[in-house]
Amino acid sequence: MQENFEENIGLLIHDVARLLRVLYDRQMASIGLTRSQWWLLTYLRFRDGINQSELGVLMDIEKAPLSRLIDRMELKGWIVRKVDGKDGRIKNIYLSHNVKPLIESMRKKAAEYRQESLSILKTEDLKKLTELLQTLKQDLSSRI
Amino acid sequence: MQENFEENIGLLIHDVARLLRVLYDRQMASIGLTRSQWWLLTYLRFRDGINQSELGVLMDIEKAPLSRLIDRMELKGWIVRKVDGKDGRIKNIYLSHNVKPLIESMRKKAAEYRQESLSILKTEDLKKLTELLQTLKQDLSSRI
DNA sequence: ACTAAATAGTTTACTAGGAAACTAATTTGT
DNA sequence: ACAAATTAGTTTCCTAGTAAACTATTTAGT
Repeated sequence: MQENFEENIGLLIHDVARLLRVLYDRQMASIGLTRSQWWLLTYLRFRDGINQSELGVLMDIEKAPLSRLIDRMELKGWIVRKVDGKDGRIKNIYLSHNVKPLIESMRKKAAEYRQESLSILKTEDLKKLTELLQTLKQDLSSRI
Repeated sequence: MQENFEENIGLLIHDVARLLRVLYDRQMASIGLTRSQWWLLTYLRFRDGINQSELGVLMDIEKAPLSRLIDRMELKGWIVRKVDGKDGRIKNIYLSHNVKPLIESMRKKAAEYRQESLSILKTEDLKKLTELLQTLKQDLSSRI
């Protein structure tokens, strides 16, 4: 397993991302949410009434899976689609009032998650890591 | 979008991992492979004849999706399942001889990918990043 | 004003991951 | 030796991501 396996940073990032994701999923599962659901609710909390296209850009997922995600969440009664008054093609997405308590427990869980997942790193290391990842992200974004 | 959005390292890692993945997928797609296929072939290159359970641990995926991945790759004639001589429950996975040229182009593409994706970081930064991620990975692994 | 092009969203087909129920083979305990 | 427990792999059901074809609506060009 020489050559790339241990030192390849792509694999390493992939692994760390996966581990963080698993911890994350576990927190969210404890309040009955999947990651995508959590993710969408988090955005809606800041951008209630956003339309699907904009949401897709923000969440960086294609309109197809987003449409299905919204289907499922609308079925659960957490959000509603409303056709835009001005442009009949556009559907705006709103939080239902009954989802508010869920969002509160979600915020608490997210805080727990951050605490749990990153406690090993010293503040300065965390800062450095953030810095390096931001550099990498910017460069990669420009290539995509 | 305050609070977590810009500075949350979990999201940042998630983003970087995604961007690397997209670049990666693009390289692999150019020779007709998906990421999982590439991934599995890479492991088989080092561990020809490994059984499915061990492969699942190595690749860190569940046996169910692995079983289906192997189905698809067996259909393409790239790999073969052979029931173990000693234990009839076990199936060992072997590379087919006709997949060898594919593996060669795969290696070339992987090298291109590493070059392309990480060129922005200085050697010392790359080293530091690797170090930090390894720390994080170890700690996270112990919690999972 | 009316046709053509663009846009928003949905549906479908494919790859893929996780969980649980299942089958077949092997080990363990008595 | 034989029933019970364990293990390896498969199948099925769900969530989810990408790509492409499709519908409905709006905008742009003439």
